[in-house]
Amino acid sequence: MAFSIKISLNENLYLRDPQESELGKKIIQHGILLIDDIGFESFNFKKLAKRINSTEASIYRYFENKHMLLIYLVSWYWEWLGYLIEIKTLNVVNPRKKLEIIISTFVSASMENPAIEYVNESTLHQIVISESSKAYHTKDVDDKNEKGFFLNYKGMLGKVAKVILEVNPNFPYPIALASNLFEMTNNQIYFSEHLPRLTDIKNKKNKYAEIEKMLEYFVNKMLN
Amino acid sequence: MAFSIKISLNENLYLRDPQESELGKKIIQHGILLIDDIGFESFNFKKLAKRINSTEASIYRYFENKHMLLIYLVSWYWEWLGYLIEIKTLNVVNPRKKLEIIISTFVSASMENPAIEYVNESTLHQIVISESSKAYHTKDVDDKNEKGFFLNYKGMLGKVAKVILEVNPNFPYPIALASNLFEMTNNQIYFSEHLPRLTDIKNKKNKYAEIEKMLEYFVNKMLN
DNA sequence: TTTAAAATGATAGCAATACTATCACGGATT
DNA sequence: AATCCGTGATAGTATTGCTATCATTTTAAA
Repeated sequence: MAFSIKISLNENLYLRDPQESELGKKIIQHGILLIDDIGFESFNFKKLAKRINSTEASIYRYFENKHMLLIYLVSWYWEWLGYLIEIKTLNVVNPRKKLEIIISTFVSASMENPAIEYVNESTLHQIVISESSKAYHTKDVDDKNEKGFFLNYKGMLGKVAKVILEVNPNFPYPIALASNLFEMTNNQIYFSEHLPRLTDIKNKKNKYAEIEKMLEYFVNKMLN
Repeated sequence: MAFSIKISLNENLYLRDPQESELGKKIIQHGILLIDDIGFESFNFKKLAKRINSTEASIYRYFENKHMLLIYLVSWYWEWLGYLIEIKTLNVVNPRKKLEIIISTFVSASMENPAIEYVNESTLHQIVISESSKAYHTKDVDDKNEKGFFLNYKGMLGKVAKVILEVNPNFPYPIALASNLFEMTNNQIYFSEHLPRLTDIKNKKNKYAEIEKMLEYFVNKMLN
């Protein structure tokens, strides 16, 4: 059974809400698959249009350009993670346990959770790992930030920072630890896949479990 | 007085060695300034050519494309950092002190060190902060990695990992800590400048000192 | 059920980008 | 004096990143 939640995203992210139409959903669905397939640099709306039997012009009616689509997709992921963290920790009292859940969500949420039909979370996670830094490393960040494009990121990390403070109310850098935890997760996954000499995670097949273990080690050291 | 070292970089990074000619040095010098100025996305060889009163074709004789120039520049930075770490820790015996030096080098090397005339290290650091993730987040990482394009990164982090092990020989994730330390430094600088809600560093004017303090706090917690 | 409105498709076009090719020039090398 | 090398000048080409227009289909309202 699939969730029938609607992920709620800043409406400045799109020109027309893609969650409201068949074409929109196809853009999301195949946008994810195609970006993952050929990489964000070679991805463009013409290729996507061809893939979904539509036209470039139609896709431009939903998103200003491919960069906005990327921001939309990673925002979707951020929001979805925040939502998962919320429900998974809802009935947990022990804050350390909550933090374990968060780490495991960061590492492998995409593999164990029911999906919105048209979003392949696992592929989306791959995009977040490989491409999400491009969403905010751009000359007009400040502009985009003012328009609220990164609110989902901030919101999700805010929840994590709250739990960090529950574990240790005196910890002086809760947000930095939260953002670092998330970035580190994705970096270490990427490094272990592509640049193994930048990480200690060597075992390719147990990769995710090992990264989870490592992150727990880091966090526990930090918060003691 | 400027150093007269020559930063040694993998010769697959370029078509013609830019350190060997006036035009090459101009490409490096103004490449850095122009990328910083307009951002990597809008940067191109035509604009750079115009800026240095040369031609597109001439620049293409040095670098295959702008992406290769970016890899060259960040490799330059990585190598330069490694070199600085080396000489700054050479006569230091206490490994904790060494690690402090490394952190301070990560944060603010670019502000206190003599320069190779045609490289503005401070601007280059800004580029590393804003654009370096694009150097290795690309569909052909594995290819590029095989060609040795990221050896300077690995080499520099290797030195850091070694010091981490000197501080605590039982620490199980020295490379991950090293890479995370470097990435975190640049992320936190970027966040504090552009996305302040993703960090705890609020004080804009004392930013660098505060980030340094934070990183030391993190590392000390980690290695105890 | 008809009628209007909205969304999509089809096609065209245009300025900019990311190159590649060719040739001419000038300075250094032998 | 001949030649080689690096650079400049110019041109050209395929692709990208859009925008515009109009015809057609789908949807929703009257």
